[in-house]
Amino acid sequence: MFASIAPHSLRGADMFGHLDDVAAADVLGAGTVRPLAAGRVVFSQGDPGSTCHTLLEGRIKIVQARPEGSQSVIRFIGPGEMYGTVAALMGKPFPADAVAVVDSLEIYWTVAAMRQLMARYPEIAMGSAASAGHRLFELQDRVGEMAGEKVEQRIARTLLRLVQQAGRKTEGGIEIDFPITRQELAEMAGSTLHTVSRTLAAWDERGVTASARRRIVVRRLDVLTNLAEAG
Amino acid sequence: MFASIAPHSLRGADMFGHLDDVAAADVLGAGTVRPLAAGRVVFSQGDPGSTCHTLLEGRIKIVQARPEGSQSVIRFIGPGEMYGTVAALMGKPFPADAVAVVDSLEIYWTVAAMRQLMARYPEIAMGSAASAGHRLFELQDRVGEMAGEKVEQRIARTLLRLVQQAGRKTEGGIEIDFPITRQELAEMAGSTLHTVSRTLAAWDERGVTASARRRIVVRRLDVLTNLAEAG
DNA sequence: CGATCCATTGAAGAGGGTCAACTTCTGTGG
DNA sequence: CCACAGAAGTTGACCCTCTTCAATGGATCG
Repeated sequence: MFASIAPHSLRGADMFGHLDDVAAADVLGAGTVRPLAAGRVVFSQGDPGSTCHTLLEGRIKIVQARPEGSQSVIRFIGPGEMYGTVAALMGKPFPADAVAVVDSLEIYWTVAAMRQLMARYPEIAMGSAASAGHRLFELQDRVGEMAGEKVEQRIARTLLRLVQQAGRKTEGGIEIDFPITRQELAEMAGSTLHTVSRTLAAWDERGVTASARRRIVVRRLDVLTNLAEAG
Repeated sequence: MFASIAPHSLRGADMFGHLDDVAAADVLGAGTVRPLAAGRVVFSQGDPGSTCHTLLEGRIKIVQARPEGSQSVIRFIGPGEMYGTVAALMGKPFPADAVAVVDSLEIYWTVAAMRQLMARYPEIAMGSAASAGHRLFELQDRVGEMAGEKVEQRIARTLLRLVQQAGRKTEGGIEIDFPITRQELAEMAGSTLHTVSRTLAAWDERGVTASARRRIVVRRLDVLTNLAEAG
């Protein structure tokens, strides 16, 4: 069952998309596929980075905890995306926790195995370098945004980013295709769940969004984009 | 004169440190060395990323402008560091401006030339990947910090980061070895020059720092570290 | 059908941004 | 060498946006 699901999902991944059948089977065989129940911690901040992961199905969040107790959600991982890989390849401890937000399926490799795969199939190395590059750009933007913008603007941007990464068209608008709490949105935008709650309530009022428990639909992407750009 | 300075500086760079003399000369010959007067814009946000740069001497700041006019300093570049390279290799426009903060000396290559060099000397590719990885981690930390911490804490962290990147031991403490304004510090920490001015004044009072016009000396690294960690 | 998780809403207070006026320093040109 | 312009920094007062604190109300699940 996994054997039939996994190769398919692997093909969806940027780094594995160009591999032929034989290569894909090779890559798959070198790793371990495993299901992750919602809430399951895949790895923890500070753990030695000794494994490289790719999500096949579901959704994972990468969360950084601060000493005082507050935490921030660095990013959400969707199917086909790698995580933990940069730390592992650099021989560094994982800089954040990885937690499954819904029941998920992942494949992981030891660093050693991943190195061999990268040597054998350079497109994997290329692909993961490119994805790291994209993340670098995205983070750079976020730093700039968090520095200068007001809360509503930051929440709008965060939501837009989620739409792009996990938006699913429905009647009525674009829905974030996994359950997300006000708290998590706040931890991404650098605010509090209270302010996020109030902000979403106001947007719902104006018809920009339609939010419910752990669920957000963007109804007016144009208005939201506006909110993100002009505070 | 440049010919004598540049190879030496190149050796200081992480990516070029392991090259032998012949290779270093090759790398050097493939690029162009040029001086940059203070204030000179090396490349601008939005320019097609068609060149890879390495700083040989001086200091460069990478600045991202927001549409409304505010801007944030993403990072400062010191001798031996590459910049513009990730964008160039990915064929993307530069995501920020690069501006010389003091008279500087750089070497740059066309992307094509850099690709050839990387193919010929894989350690250059390795080194630049490693440096991108470090930046990824640093930015991740910064996002987490900016999300949860108070202004004084963020300013302390920013200063600590500068100490690490550009600290020079002097009698009396560790000095940031290039001129930096309150404004720039504010643009890094995500605050205003007013608040930074007040904060530094308070720290000077307490003997934690000794600041003057465009000049900051950290006298009590331990206290500053404390301020950064416990708000 | 409790227990827990998630969300809402109100009220209060402060941190720090904004506005404004003034000072000091640097360097340039007459 | 002095004067002046511009850049950098200081400081006070105000006020607004968010966080913080607190209490309550619905969902969801075992």
